[in-house]
Amino acid sequence: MHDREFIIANRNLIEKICSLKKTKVDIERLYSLIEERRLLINRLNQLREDKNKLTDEVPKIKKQGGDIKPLLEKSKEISLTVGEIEKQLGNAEKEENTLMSWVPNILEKDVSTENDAIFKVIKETGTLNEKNRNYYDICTEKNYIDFKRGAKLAASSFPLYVGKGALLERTLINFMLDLHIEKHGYLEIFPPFLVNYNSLYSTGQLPKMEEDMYSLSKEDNLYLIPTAEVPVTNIYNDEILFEKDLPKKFTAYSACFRREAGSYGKETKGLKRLHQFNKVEMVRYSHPDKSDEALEEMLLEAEEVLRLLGLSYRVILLPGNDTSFSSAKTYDIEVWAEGTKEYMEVSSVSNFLDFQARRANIRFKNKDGKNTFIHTLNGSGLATPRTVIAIIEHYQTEDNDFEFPPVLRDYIKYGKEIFKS
RNA sequence: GGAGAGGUGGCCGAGCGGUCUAAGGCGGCGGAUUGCUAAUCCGUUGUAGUGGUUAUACCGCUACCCCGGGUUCAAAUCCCGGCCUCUCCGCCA
Repeated sequence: MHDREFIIANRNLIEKICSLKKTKVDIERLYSLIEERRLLINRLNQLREDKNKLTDEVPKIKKQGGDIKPLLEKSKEISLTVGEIEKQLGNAEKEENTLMSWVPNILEKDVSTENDAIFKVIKETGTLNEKNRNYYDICTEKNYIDFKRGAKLAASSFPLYVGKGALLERTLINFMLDLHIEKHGYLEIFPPFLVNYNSLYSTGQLPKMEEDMYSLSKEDNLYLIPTAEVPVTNIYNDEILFEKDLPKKFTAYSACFRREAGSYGKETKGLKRLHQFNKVEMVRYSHPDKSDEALEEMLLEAEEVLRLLGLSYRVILLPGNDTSFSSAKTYDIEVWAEGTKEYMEVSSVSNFLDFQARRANIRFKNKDGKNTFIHTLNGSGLATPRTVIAIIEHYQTEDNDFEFPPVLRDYIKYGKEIFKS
């Protein structure tokens, strides 16, 4: 969400960003509504002032024993007009809000605004080894992941992790959380996995991504979270912080639920695209002056997970046309999968500037005592499924099995042999 | 699920038809005092919109006491609906 003043003052920019991100917002209508609203408010303020003056006269005249009847009639008459204009204003504001809620965030200076731009490779590390076996064959043969029975229990793309597969998943989550908590100084959060409309609106998933959300029945009116970003970013929804409270750094594990509407047929086999998956997320509340450097820090923190796991990866900067609705700048981290022989996105690190904070109404008192919107950022650190793919393929063994990466071995509380059966 | 209590400014908390321009406290800010800190004293203190005007300064007006309706000339205050919190009971991992 943008400030109304900002929208008025930057019409070219707003039109540009809407067309770049292919957002269908009736800009013409939006600007005329903004003007209509202003005129209605002026009219309304004048009428209310008149009415208030009359109302103030009533007790005075009563005290003097005067006749208040004319006043009452006049006041009632104004009330009727006020009611009508309030209705008009309500309608105008409602429509204006709807249109505004569909305008995407602006982009940072170094993000390309060309219509046909593609990503820019920022960094490549490690070597792109290739191996014979891919994770899918290993996992299904050893029954580390039972895709068939997962589909029986729920639907396709709901994997059932079994034995060593389940342990790898759990171990990875613990390892990533501990890294962010102990080394990177994040506060651990275990959020609700269901959230209400407002939380999803605030982070920008709604109204745009409605069809990608799993939701409960109307009487519960809750949605399954597509990422821990949603509950965690909203922790201080509608609150005012002090400047000394910033930055705030949260990390959270959550299961993530996505309908992936419109992507049927694409990568439906295996772990690459799931309706339910696990992810450790980092979220920051930043001072507006510091969000740029916070983004770079978070990128390094997410990269560190892959470095410690001993995996090769690259970092790309997304072009504007591929940057999500709420984000002003996004880096993706892609891990190299040696058996599948391709790069796979395992993390997305974004700066939302004050776009989410405005929707969520999260502010802080700055040095001048003025309430100012914070900046929010988040980054996956990391999503497990594709990380698991890369681990299994990189650490595969001659006997069609895989070993745990060295950094995870301390996390294994049970003897290795328990997986042999 | 049943019964009861309650939702007021950054926070706590009083007010329960017109005098609310919301008491008091805490916190914040400014100042005095002061080796430093603490303590004390004095002053100050919300948000949004809209207009004067081009302006984050100043002034006016409007709205805002959980949200939405209603009663009334007039609502933080009365009535109805919703949401949320707390207490007790029931059920339950």
